[in-house]
Amino acid sequence: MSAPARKRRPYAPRVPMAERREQLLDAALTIIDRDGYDGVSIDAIAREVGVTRPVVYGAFDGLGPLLTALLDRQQQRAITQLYGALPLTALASTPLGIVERAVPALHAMVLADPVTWRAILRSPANVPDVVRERIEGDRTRVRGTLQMMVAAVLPGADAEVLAHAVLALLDHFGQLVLAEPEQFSAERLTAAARAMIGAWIP
Amino acid sequence: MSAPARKRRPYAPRVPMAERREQLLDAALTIIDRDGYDGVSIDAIAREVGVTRPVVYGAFDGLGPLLTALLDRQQQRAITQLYGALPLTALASTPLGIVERAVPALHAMVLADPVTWRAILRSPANVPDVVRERIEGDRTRVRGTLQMMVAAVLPGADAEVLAHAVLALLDHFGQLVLAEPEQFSAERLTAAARAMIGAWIP
DNA sequence: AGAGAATGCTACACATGCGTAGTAAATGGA
DNA sequence: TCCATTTACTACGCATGTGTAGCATTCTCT
Repeated sequence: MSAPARKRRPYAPRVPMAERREQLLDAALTIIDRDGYDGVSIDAIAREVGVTRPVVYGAFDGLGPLLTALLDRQQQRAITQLYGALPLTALASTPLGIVERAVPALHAMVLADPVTWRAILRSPANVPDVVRERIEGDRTRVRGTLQMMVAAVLPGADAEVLAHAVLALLDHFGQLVLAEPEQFSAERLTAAARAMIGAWIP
Repeated sequence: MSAPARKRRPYAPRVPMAERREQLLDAALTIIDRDGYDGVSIDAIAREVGVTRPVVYGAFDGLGPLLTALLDRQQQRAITQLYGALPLTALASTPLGIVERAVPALHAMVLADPVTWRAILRSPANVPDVVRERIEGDRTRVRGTLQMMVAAVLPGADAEVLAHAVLALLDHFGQLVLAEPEQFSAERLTAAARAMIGAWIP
C-alpha cells in the first residue's frame, strides 16, 4: 500500500477577482441575514463560499474593509429606496397626505428587499467600529431630514424629539413587518398612523 | 539559589459560595454595562472578580445559567420599578393624566438605576437563547399590559399596533435618556408627549 | 493542634478565529 | 507545447475562550 497520501481539498472553481469580491459580499450578506452580525467572520464567509481563508484575504484586507465594501454596495441601494419612499418633495403637503403615501411606500420597500433591510434594521452591536459609526451616521442623517420635515409641517413642535420618535417607530415597525408580514399589513399600519396623525392637526 | 519556583498566584480572599455567586453576578452586570453583551464570558467574569475560571464553574454550570441567575435577580427589581412607574391603577384617568405622571416617573426610574436599565434596553442580539427568549417574554408581557391600557383609554383604536408603538418609544427614549440625560430632560420629554397625547383626545 | 471540608489554583486538551509564508494547480498566450 | 500568471490550498503560529482533573491552601470545629 502506498503512503497515507492525505486527501487534497478539491479546487474550488477559479474565479476572477472582481467576481470573487461580489461573491464574498453576497456571502457576507447571506450570513448576516441568516445568523445575524455575530455570525460574520472571515472564516464563516470563506466557508459560505466554499473556499479557504487566504482567498478572502486576497480579495479584502480583513473583515472591516469587507464589511465597509458591503455597505458601499448596499448603502446607495437603501438610501435611494428610502428617499424614494419618503416623499420629500411633498413638504408643502399636509401631514395626513404625507403619512398616507409614506407608510404604504415604506411597507412595500422593506418587503421588496428584505435582506437589505433586515441587515440595516437589525441592531449592529458587534460589528467593527468603522461599520457601526457609519450606520449611525446614516441614521443621524435620516433623522435630520425627518426633523426638517417635522419642523416644516408642525412649526412650534419639538422637532428633534419628534424626529427621534418617528425614526424609532419606523425602525420598530420595519422589523415587525419583516418578521410578520401577514399580521402587519400596509393597510393596517396606514390606518393606525392615520388615526394618530389625523388627530394632531385638526 | 533555589529552583526556579514559578510564582504561584496569590490566593484570592476566600468567600463562601452564596456571596461568591452574588459577586459573580455583579461582575457580569458590570461587564455588560461597560463592554456590552459581547464582553461577557466566563473568562471575563473571572478576571473581573480577580479569580480563576474554575471558581466560576464552581458557582454556576456555565455562562447560560449564570446569566439566567442574573436575570432572576434583576427581573424582580426591574418589573417592580416599571409597574411602580406606570400608574396601572389610573386606568380610569385621562390619557393626558397618565402621560403626565408616567413620563417623569419613567425618566426618574431609568436614571435611578442606569446599570439595570442599560442592560435591559441594550438590544441583546448575542446572548444565549435562554436569555434572549426570556427578555422577549418580559417585553411581550409588558406590551400586553400596555395594550390593555390603550384599549381601555382609546376604545376603537388598534390597541395592538399602538402598544407596539408605545413600547418602541419607551425603549428608544429610555436609551436616549441614559445616553444623554442633559439633553433629554423629564420636562422636555413630558412636554413632547403632552403635545402628542393632548391632541388625540379633544 | 490536627483532621477534614471548603475553597482556590495549575495545567491540560480542545475548539474557533486570525493572519501569513510557502506551495500547488489551473489557465491563457507565445 | 510549454511557460508565466493568476488563483487556490496547506500549514503554521498566535490569541482567546471552554471545560475538567488533580493538587494546594485555608478555615473551622473538635
